[in-house]
Amino acid sequence: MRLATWNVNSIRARTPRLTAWLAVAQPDVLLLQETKVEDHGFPVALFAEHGYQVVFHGQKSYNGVAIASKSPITDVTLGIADGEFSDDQARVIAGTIDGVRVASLYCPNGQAPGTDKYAYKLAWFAAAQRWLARHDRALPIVLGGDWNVAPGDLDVYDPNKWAGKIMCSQPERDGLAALCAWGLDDAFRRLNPEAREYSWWDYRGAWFWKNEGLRIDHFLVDPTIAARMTGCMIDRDARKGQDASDHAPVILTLS
DNA sequence: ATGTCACATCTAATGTGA
Repeated sequence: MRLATWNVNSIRARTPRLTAWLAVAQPDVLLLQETKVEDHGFPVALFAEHGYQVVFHGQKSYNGVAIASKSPITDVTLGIADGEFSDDQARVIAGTIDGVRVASLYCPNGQAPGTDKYAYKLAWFAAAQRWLARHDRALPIVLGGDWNVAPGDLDVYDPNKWAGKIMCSQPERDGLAALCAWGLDDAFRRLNPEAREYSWWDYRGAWFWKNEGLRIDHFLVDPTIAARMTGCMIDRDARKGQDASDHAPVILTLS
């Protein structure tokens, strides 16, 4: 089973690139973030033409997540709401595929420490922890998505410049670590302990040309899935050229 | 270099989010 996660930064703007990539990469499962389209406008045919069924959870202008799969998707759920967190933004969709619980997540960006958006990001992480705690461990689980957090300094092109900044601040890293404390591992880092690779490069300032990026897109896997991992790579080529997303896909291969 | 994209809106240049 090969799974990919990709923040496409608008599925409508990315249609030509996404179509070309799908034809070549052919993952069994594709998790999408920032689709930026309401459900009635989601391009179902694009996926059907490549042999995928697709489930999606979108809203106008911002956010939006989806899961495309060659195998059937069952037990689809939307969001991470509970009594403490209303979750009115379309950031999470989950489904079961071939006996594996799979979720596509788009964590809030958080703008900057000290802002309302930053507080929302930390509250979202707390809600995500409670949501995960409700998951039945008997069902293997993979969480893939744009977490908007670089877990460690190896995931940042200039750690000193970014110390304490958004996506690198300690409370955000603690939020991601607390989620993983349930029993999840960062697939890429587990398989590539020394690799300095990034998954996102800001459009501004030719970051990609200079390879100034952050690794913020992650697959988090439980022990059952971790035991099946044979590879995890970042498809940097998908970030090259015209009309690319600012994120590259991450691909996880399971035996 | 607050340098680029994508979306939305009183369809044209501006605000917003990233």
